[in-house]
Amino acid sequence: MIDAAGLRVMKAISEEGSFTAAALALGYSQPAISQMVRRLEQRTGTVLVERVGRAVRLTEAGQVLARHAGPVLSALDAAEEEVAAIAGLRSGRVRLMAFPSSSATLVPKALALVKKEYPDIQVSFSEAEPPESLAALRAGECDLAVAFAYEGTDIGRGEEDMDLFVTTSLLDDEVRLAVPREHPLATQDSVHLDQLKGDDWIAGCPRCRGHLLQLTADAGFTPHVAYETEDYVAVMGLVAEGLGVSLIPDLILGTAHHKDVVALPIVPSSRRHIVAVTTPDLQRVPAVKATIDALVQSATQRPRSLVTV
Amino acid sequence: MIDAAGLRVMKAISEEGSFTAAALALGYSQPAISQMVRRLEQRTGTVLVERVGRAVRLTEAGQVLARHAGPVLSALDAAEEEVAAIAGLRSGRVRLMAFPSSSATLVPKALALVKKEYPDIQVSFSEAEPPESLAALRAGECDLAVAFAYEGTDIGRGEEDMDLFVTTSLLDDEVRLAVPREHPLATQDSVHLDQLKGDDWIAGCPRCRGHLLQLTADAGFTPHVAYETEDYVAVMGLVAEGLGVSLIPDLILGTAHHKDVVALPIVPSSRRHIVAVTTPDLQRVPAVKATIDALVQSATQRPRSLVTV
DNA sequence: CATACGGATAACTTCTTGTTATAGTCTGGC
DNA sequence: GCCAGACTATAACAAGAAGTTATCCGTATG
Repeated sequence: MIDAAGLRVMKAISEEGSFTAAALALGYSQPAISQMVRRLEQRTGTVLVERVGRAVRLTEAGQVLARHAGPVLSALDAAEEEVAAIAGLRSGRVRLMAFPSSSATLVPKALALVKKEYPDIQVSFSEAEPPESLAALRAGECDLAVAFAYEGTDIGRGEEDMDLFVTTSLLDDEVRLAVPREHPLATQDSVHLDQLKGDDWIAGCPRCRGHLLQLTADAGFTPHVAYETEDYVAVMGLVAEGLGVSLIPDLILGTAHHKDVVALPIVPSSRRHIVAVTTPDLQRVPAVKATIDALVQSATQRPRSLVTV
Repeated sequence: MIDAAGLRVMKAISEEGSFTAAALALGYSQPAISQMVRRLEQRTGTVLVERVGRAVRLTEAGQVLARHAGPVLSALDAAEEEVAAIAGLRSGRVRLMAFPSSSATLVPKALALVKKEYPDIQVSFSEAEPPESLAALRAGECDLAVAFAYEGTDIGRGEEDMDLFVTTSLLDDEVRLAVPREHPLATQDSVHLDQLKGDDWIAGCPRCRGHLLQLTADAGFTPHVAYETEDYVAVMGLVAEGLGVSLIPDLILGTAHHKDVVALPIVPSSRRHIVAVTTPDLQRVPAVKATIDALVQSATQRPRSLVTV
């Protein structure tokens, strides 16, 4: 019934002392104010201004409205400013989820970039494997996920409807074979997986394991999985001790490097595609967009792995 | 830019969880909500809701708006309620000014009536002679004046532009002649003023004195004014002691009666017209209107003076 | 007493805000 | 796996709100 515009007008009349001055102050024409007041008086069923001679004076009811105008208008302004801050990247929160091996360099670098560029954007971060992060994204518990897909497979394992999401390519991560320095193949430039059908294997997360089984199946054998761990540092340790070999993504070699482990390119090569995933709506949120941009930048600036091809 | 309606919609979406439910809650159609949100998003330049599957979820910016909605809307409601209270006579203030002799019975009775009928209406009251009360009315320092005019004269002494005001007749007050009980004319049913050209006179307020001079001039003489006082009790005392005679309005005889004073009708009779005066705008203010009504009622219910014709 | 200032009104335009009808899309049950 | 139900988006349209300009009228002021 009563709206903010009405209050603004009453306040202006109260402060300026005349319709004309109020109109000037608000950038309206004088009749606009006159009609506005009349409408308000009709709606409230009360006299709001006293027309005395050529001056106007607020009645008690009019004063009530003018008095309430301040708080209401400043609350509206506050809301507007808060939203504008979010729109203008002066504020905002991004809940990011990324799979573990991305959190070594890719994500921290991106977070640093965001913080440098937009100090007031809060990016919270938690680790999660792609299936979980996508579920969180779908459930509204996260705004942005860093996920990966092995070549030829879908990110969401096919179960998730990926058409709900939008993805931004970050980088292609080559999958290598980690062998101990003393391994017979360690000196080769590259290996075929069928050269390792007799070795013990170390498997990682469920999807990595799935990928391993896929590649070895393509190579014509089933690997003997001797150890399982999702911790790449542990994998490197196991490999270094000669307890097995493992597929290992190029990406983590920068941080989980081990002097007694050699990471060989495999033939045929296999890659995993690392992407930022979000929803079409959230991608238009400035803070989310800025974080994606930072991830892209972080991915392109990232030095290639220490063990280059 | 952002208005209360927008906030209300965002709040409803937040609470109801869907556009349709929000529309139902607010009594709108579903497309109305959909369009409202789109408009808000255009204006703020930000995504406010996340359309995920068949559900919607507020983004951070959307939550900001929904969060601000509560305070703003309740402040608006409070303003509306306050105005409604004034319109509905559950609240309100009337600043009343009345001339001294009216404050004896007419005004107190009216105030009591208002208080009984509308306990929450605050009627403040101060005494003032008509010229001052009308000036106060014009200056916005008072809402309602009880004034009087002698027959054949204007209320505002002619200087004031009475067309700015509206008047409501309260009662006709007959002007009598107060003489001591021992006065030679005290036993007559009525007197001509020229029978008193030799007496000493007591004059009251400036306007009363003007009236006295007018009446005596009409009767063909100039009175010898021996005393002046605006206090009718003093007038009665002076008359009772035989120090002079005085014109005295019927109205005050109810309170300032004196056993040694006789109030005689005069011929030709003279009356003063007692009216409630306010501005056209203020007359439409419920509390003012109620007070005027109470004054009218008080005037009609008032017992005629103790000394009836 | 004339002029300028301020408010009310009329007529008109435009924008906002709502409606209904309808299409598209996701979810969940059979 | 498909179909029904539920929800949102869009189009087309109607009504009303709100603003403009032009003009009139009253009042104060020199």
